Amino acid sequence: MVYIRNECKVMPKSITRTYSRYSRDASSLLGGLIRAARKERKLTAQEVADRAGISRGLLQRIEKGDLKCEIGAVFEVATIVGVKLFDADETTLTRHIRQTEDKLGLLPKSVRKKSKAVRDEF
Amino acid sequence: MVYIRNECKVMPKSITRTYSRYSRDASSLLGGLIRAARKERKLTAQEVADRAGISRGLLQRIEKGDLKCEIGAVFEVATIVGVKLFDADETTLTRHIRQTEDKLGLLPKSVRKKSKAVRDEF
DNA sequence: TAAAAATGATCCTCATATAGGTCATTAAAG
DNA sequence: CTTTAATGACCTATATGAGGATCATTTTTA
Repeated sequence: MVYIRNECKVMPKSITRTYSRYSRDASSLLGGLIRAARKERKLTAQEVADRAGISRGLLQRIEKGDLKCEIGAVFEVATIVGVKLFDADETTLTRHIRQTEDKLGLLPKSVRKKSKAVRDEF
Repeated sequence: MVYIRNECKVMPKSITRTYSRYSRDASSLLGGLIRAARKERKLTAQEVADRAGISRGLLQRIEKGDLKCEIGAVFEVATIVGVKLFDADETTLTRHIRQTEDKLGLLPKSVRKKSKAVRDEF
């Protein structure tokens, strides 16, 4: 990369990322789920946003399925409105995990078992 | 960092976001799943990163469950290595959707339909 | 109905996540 | 073993996501 002085310094590259259909559908689906759950519980966008520690604008984007949101924010919101991706009692994704876990036997320790070590921060 | 020049006007606020245990576990779990799937398919980190159009560094963070990654990147990677969150044939999350959908009747059109729900308990 | 609240959309600024590089360490070939 | 590839960890510059206005609609409720 060259950076001449004078002469147009930085032509913005504008990295336009592309997403697969699958990702777009998944995100759109999740957003819809969240929105539906929020409505069901009669929570205003502002309320949820506050509780999640995010702005109302971001919540809007999340509910719209915008793929450019940090996953942490999405997970937080999902949790707050009650949309569970993983669940203690074998819901949704957890099933997938069991399968893969048994098959490969390598999962991040942070979610491995529970056994000793209370480790209940938070 | 010092910020001289008259009382420094813009002391960076450094918004440190906090995440619930649930979100952290979910993310860590998903990351582990992705990593396991990648290994299983014998794909190098660089390969997957290239295919997803992201950097190797970002892939590392994703596999580590870093909550500050855009959800689009995570979904792309998940798709590439074969970890399906939602699936055409009623897997995982889709079940949740059916339930909520029937109950509320408001879902994004892009994912609506698919004929009658099979709902065959995975 | 009128008033108040919630929402959707847009703009601007700042904080920061990402790309891309380096380097040390580990694993895989040869 | 030696060589090569893959990984993990770190750093910096910059492209961009997020916060925080504002305003027009739409929805609620009084």
